[in-house]
Amino acid sequence: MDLQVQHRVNEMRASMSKLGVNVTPRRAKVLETLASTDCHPTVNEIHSEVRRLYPSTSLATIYNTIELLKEAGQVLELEFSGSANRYDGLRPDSHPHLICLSCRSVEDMDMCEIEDVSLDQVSHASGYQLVRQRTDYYGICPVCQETGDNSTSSVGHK
Amino acid sequence: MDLQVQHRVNEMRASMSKLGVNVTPRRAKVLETLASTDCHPTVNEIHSEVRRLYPSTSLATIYNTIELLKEAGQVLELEFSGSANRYDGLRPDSHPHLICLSCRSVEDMDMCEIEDVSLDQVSHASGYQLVRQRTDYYGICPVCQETGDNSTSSVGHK
DNA sequence: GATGGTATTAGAACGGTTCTAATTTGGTGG
DNA sequence: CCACCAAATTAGAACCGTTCTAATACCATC
Repeated sequence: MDLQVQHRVNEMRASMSKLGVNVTPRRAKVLETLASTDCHPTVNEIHSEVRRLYPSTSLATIYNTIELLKEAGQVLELEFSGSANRYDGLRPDSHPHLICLSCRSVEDMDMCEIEDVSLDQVSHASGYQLVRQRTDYYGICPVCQETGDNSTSSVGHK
Repeated sequence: MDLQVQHRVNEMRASMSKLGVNVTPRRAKVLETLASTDCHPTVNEIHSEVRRLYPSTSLATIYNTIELLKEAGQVLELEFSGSANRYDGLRPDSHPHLICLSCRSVEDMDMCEIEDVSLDQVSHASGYQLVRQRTDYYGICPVCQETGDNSTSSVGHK
């Protein structure tokens, strides 16, 4: 396993242990899967991956593990009403994403030249006690632009 | 009906007519409901409202009308995976929202002192052809702070 | 009054998520 | 080494919002 992945898995393990939950082999495999990709996998994708090692694993175990990870603040949940939620275990903090309306890919948006509005600013201006934010940009990714595959039949999205 | 509401309804009507769909009484009532509130109603809430006037109205009609409004670009759909989607018919353009984790209210965030990152900027920096963005701030609203009702049992949200 | 196209209805189907009850696993004390 | 208990896991049912489908109602036009 890649060193960086290893390191991130250890962070997640530690955080879960601190909560008093023990990290069973199946759960460990969930962590590893999340730490091994920046593709923001769905529960089904994680399930498939875990099944390669433990074929009897049920979906409930994945949901359960993710719930624990959320409680530990170690995974970012990206909810979608029209399709399965996606999970970011590499960067559990709020950060913006780019979403392709054609191929449905979800990518981190890391552009140093773009400064995000800070939670504190908005908290102060609105009176809300804010804990999290979510920003998504919807459009056609460079790959789909090339292939002319901007079949945005559903510009309305979903 | 309030003049502003009337005006907004007329805009929506015009936009639908331009698409070639006719605005039946039930559909008109959906438009009016959307134009009459800034509370971002759910399909069920719109359904209840329309039923007060046309008791036999089915859910499908609401979904159908909203689909047409989306095609006409006259409503903003706020998707939630854990609960029903909400709709903003007053301001169909992308704009940020404040979401209370306690009472689940959804409010427009209009703070002139806060400047949103522009789609063009991000398009240019990312290579995506962007058409829309979504920004939500999650926290506890002022009312729930007062009542101490910050029952964020689900800090993980959902 | 008949015809045809659109609108509408009720309910089935669907898909992702959550719940439930039964079973398995693994560690601890006897 | 075994009995016991708590936690983990499983399979499948239940749930809920949304979408689909087939039948019916409506309405303009002829």
